[in-house]
Amino acid sequence: MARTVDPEKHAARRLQIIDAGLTCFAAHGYDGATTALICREAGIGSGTFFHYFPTKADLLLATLELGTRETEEWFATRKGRPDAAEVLREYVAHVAADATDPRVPGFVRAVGAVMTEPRIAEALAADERTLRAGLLPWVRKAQSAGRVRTDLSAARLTDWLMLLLDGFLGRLAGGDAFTAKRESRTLLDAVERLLAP
Amino acid sequence: MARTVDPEKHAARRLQIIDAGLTCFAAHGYDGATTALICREAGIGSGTFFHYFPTKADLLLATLELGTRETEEWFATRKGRPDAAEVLREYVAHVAADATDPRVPGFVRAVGAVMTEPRIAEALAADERTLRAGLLPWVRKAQSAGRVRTDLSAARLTDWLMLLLDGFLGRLAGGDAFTAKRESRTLLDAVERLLAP
Amino acid sequence: MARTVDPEKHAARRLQIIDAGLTCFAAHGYDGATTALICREAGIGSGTFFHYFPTKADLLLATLELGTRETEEWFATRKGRPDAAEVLREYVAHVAADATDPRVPGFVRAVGAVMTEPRIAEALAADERTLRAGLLPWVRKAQSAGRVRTDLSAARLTDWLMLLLDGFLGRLAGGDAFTAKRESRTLLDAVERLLAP
Amino acid sequence: MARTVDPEKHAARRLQIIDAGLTCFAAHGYDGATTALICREAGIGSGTFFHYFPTKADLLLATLELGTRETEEWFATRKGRPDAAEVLREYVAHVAADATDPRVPGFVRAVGAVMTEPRIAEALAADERTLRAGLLPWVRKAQSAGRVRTDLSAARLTDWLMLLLDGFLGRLAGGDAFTAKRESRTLLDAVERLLAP
DNA sequence: CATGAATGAGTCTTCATTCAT
DNA sequence: AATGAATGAAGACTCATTCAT
Repeated sequence: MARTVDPEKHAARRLQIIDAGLTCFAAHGYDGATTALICREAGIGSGTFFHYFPTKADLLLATLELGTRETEEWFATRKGRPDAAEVLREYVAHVAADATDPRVPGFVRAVGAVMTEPRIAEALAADERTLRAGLLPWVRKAQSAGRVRTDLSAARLTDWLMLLLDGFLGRLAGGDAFTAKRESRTLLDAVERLLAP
Repeated sequence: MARTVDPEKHAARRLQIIDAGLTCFAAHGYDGATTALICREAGIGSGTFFHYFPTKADLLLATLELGTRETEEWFATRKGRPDAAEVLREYVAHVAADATDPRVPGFVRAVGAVMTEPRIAEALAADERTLRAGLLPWVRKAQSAGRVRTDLSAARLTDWLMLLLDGFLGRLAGGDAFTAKRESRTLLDAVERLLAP
Repeated sequence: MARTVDPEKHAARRLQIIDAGLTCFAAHGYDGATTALICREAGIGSGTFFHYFPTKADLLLATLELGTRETEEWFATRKGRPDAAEVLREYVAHVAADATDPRVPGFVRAVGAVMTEPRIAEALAADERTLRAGLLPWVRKAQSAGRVRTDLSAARLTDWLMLLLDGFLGRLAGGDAFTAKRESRTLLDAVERLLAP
Repeated sequence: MARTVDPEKHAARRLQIIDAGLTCFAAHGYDGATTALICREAGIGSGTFFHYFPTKADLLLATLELGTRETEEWFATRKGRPDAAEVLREYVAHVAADATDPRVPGFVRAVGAVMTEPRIAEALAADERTLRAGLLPWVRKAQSAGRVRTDLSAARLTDWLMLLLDGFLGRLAGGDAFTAKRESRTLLDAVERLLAP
C-alpha cells in the first residue's frame, strides 16, 4: 500500500548532498564545483541531485541556511546567561573549533565569489544579520557590566568582532602554518584586546 | 612602412584592460566576468584582448602582480626609516586609503574564489610573501624598540596584522555602513591594540 | 488471498489516464506534456502511469486508437442506411459536435507534430484509412444517386471532404471568434458546395 | 583596419540557418529538431548558431516572420489591382505553388505543436492577422463587384478561405497521392465553390 | 595591430523510465 | 497494484579562445 516518503531518509539524503557540496565548493570554488562532481562525491546520479535541489544555487543556499540556523540555535541555547563576556569568549572559541574542519575556510572563500547572485547575497546578508543579532545583546551587556569598552557603540564593536572572526577564517584558507588549533588562543587574546575598555 | 611598435601605447592599452578587468571581476566575480564583458568595459574587441593576455587567467595574474609590485615599491620607498612603529601605522593607513576604491574589496573577494587554479594560488602566495617580507622587518624592529609586544614572534604578529587587514577589506565588501573612510581610524586603533606590548 | 484483478477498475483507470493525456497534450503539445504533468492531472503516481502504458507514446497511441474505434463504430451503426447524402451530412455534424470539446482542436494540432515517430504516423494513417473507408462508400452511393458531383472520383472527393473537416478543426484551435457551434452551419454549407454536382 | 561586419555575409548566413531550420523542423518537428541537427544541416558549429539566434525558439520566430513579411509583400505588390476575384485566385495559386516545397506542410505541422510558447503563439497570430488583412479587402471588393456571395460577412468568408488553404496544406503532409501540383486545380475550384454567390 | 565571426568543449538541467518497497 | 525516489541519456546554451581579414 502506497508507502509515501520516508522523511528521515529524505533528510539524510539531503544532508549527504549538502555535505558533498560543502566539500566540492571548498575544494573547487562555486563554479569549479560542477554538479557532476558534486554528484560523484555524493554518490548519486545527476537526476537525484535535482530531485533534492532545483538548482546548484539552491544547494549553496541550503548550506548557508543550515549555517544560519546553527548560529541561531547556538545563541538560543545561551539565552539568559548572566556572564556576557564569557558568552562572547565561548562564541569565539566555537568559531575556532568549527574552523577546524578544513573545508570551512575554503567554503567561505568560495561563497564570496557568488555574492553576485541576488538570492545568495540575500542569504549571506541574512546570515550576517543572524550573527549580529546573536552577538549584539551580549556585547551590549558586557559593556554595561564594564567588561567591554564603551568608546565605540555596541553595533560597531560587533562589526569589529565579526571582522576579526572573518579575518581568522580567511587566513586559515592560506594553508600555511596558520591553523585553527594553534591560533585559537591568540584569537581569544586578540578579541580581548579589541574589546578591552 | 615602418611598423611602429609604440611601447607606451601598448602599456597604456594593457593598463586599460587591467582596469576593466578589475572593474568586472569586482562586480561579477572571476567566472561571472566574461571576456566579452571585460572587452565591452575596456572598449575593445575580443581579439584585441587576447593580443594582450593569452588567457583570462593571465589578466587576473597581471592584476595581482601589479598589486604585488606596488607593495614592493611601497616598502622599498620606506627603506632605512628609523621609526618602525610609524611605518607600520602608515602601511595600515595606506591599505585603508586603497580600500577607498570600491572595487578593491570586491576584487579581493573575487580572487579568493579562484585559489583553485595553481597559477593564481601561486600568485596570491607570492603576494603574501611580498607583503610579509615587507612588514616583518618593521615588526621586528618595532619589537626591538619596545613599541610592540614580544610574547608572539614577529612572524606570527605579522600574520595577525595581515589578518586584521584582510578582515577589514572583507567587511567593506558587505556594502553596509562599514566604509573605509569611517572605519580607518578604528582600524589603526585595532592594530595598536593588537600590537601593544 | 484472492488477488482480485478487477478488469473494470483497470479499464476505468486507463480511460482516466487517457483523458488526462488528452487534456495535457491539447494544452501543452506532445513534448510539452510531461509524464509528470499527466500524472498530476490524472491524480496518479508516475509508477502507476507506466503500469498502464509502457511509454508516453503508447498513451498517445491508445488515444488515437480510441478515436479510430469510435469512427469505426459510428459508421458501423449507419450500415444499410439508404440516404447516403444524409449520412454524410450527419457525419459532418458529428465532427462539428465533437469539436465542441475545446481540447479536440488542440489535441489534433499536438498530434500533428509527432508524425515523426513511425508508430504514431502509422496510427494516424490507420485513422485516416478508417475514416476514408467509412466515408468512401457513402460518397460513392451519393454519386450514384446523383446527389454528388461526379467530375471527381469518389476517392478524391472523400479526400477533399476530409480536408474541409481538418481545416475546420485547425481553425478552431485559433481560439478566436471561430467556434464550432457558430460555424457548424457554415461547415455543412461548405460541404454541400464542395460536393454539389 | 578594423573592418566591421559584412552585413551581406551576415544576412546570407542567417538565411542559411533559417533554411536548415525549415528543413529540420519539417522533418523532425520542433522538439525533434535538435540544435545539433540544425547545425549539422547548416554546416556550422553550435556556437555559430547561437551567434545568430539567441534561442532555438528565435530561429522559429525568424522563420515565421520571414513568411509574414513575404505575405505582406505579396499583397503590397497587388495594391490597386481592379480585379479582386482574380487577385484572390492568384493568391490561392500562390499558396499552392509554395506548397510545392515538400517542407512547407511539415513545417506548418511542426509549428502547430509549439503554439504553447507565448512568443510563438503571438508570431502565429501576427501571421494570421497579416494574411487576413491582406485578403479581407479583396474579398470585400469582390463582394461589391457581385463576384462573391454576400450572405456571409467578408470577415467570415476570409476565415473560410483561410480554412481551405490550411486544410490544403495539412492534407499535403499526409504524403499520399494528394500532391500540391495535382490538386491545385481542384483547390481553385473549391475556393470558387465556397465563394460563389 | 585590431577585429569579431566561428568554434566546440563543457555546463546545467529536464524528463521518460525503472524498480525496490 | 501503486508509489515516487533514483537514474542517466540527451538537449539547450555559454564562453574562452582562434584566426582570416
